[in-house]
Amino acid sequence: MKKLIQFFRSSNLVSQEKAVQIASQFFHKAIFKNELFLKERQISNEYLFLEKGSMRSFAYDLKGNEVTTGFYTAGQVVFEVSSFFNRTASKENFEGLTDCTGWYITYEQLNNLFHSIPDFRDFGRFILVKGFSSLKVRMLSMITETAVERYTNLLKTAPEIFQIAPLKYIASYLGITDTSLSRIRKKFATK
Amino acid sequence: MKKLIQFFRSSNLVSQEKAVQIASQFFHKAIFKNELFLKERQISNEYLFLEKGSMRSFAYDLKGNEVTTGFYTAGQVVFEVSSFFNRTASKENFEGLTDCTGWYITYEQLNNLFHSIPDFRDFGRFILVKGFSSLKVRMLSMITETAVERYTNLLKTAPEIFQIAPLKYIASYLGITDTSLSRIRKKFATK
DNA sequence: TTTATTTCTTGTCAAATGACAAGTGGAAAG
DNA sequence: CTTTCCACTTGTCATTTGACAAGAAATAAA
Repeated sequence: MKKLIQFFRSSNLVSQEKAVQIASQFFHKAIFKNELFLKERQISNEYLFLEKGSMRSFAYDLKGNEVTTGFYTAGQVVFEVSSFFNRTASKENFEGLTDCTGWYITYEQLNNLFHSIPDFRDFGRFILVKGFSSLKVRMLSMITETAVERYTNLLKTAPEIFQIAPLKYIASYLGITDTSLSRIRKKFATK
Repeated sequence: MKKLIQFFRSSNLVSQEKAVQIASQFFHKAIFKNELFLKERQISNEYLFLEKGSMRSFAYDLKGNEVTTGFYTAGQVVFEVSSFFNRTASKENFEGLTDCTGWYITYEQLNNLFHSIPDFRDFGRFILVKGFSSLKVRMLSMITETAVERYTNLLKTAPEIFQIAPLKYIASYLGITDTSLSRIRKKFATK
């Protein structure tokens, strides 16, 4: 609960008092390793603050290959934006990469909070915008950087992922095959 | 003005009456071909509904090469999400690809409207979420599809871009060089 | 332990793409 | 009209990456 309150405080948009009030609406939850938190075709209905552990989201391309679309580590919010806010079927799956714990509220509750607490509304927008910008950064990196550069960046910014995720998850996230990633990694080991 | 009102109505989140009220707060504006609507290092302060014409956004990579990050056609909203909402310097430039007209409000006005009209708040979120999901789709396409597939998709979904944008803009948007795009295009002409 | 399964590595070859350079055509500027 | 500039094309060659297959190593299941 402490971490959840801290999370709301971190942006400076929500007072201590309000943060406590908001946090009290959240439910605690465990997600086990390999457990699906959200299945495709379902509606994302839980706005989850990840307290401990790591998760990933993935989708399938036209040939049926799995593609990892995102990694989530402790302190981040986990939900499928479009499905959650538009109440439409999710095209992505979300699962635990490790055993996880977190705090969640439902779509309805979240909207009630947004409605009654203007500061929390700003916080919600802040989170949405943050997710949007990181995706823009990732997109630009996909266009302008080589696979090797994207690999080293991820290694710097999210080294914990490399401890827990199999190589093929990381490879598809970076937009390359696991074979290529294995070779990139080898080059690095010799340097 | 009509198109602006229609735009608010299109989502079904805002009543006709409210749409008219909201639209009355917008200012009309012209952006000429090659004119910068937003320069990098500035704060994006205009939330612009593009009524006529097309625009693009672009940034520079580490080697100083220009990269087109987005195309915008009539009926879309144009602003830099992160800069606008976080009041931080934009890393992107926005310019007219053709002569354009549009309607805008400032950050402050937009927030006032969000504050006073809950339905418009929902509309604002709807727009944000829409932009987010299209970027997710584009990201997935960048990972799973070949350059040829991305080219044909863009040709289908935004053919007007090909009439007005030089090939190098489209190439960097697709994540390839203009040389490669020229060759891809050639292959198509023969088919 | 033994077996099965998954993960990762490595080899070979083909295809896609980039880097660089030269050349064409058209539009704009002088 | 001539010159300059820009957009685009084309050629050559090197590099990256993918596809496919085989095998090693680690992990899970029997």
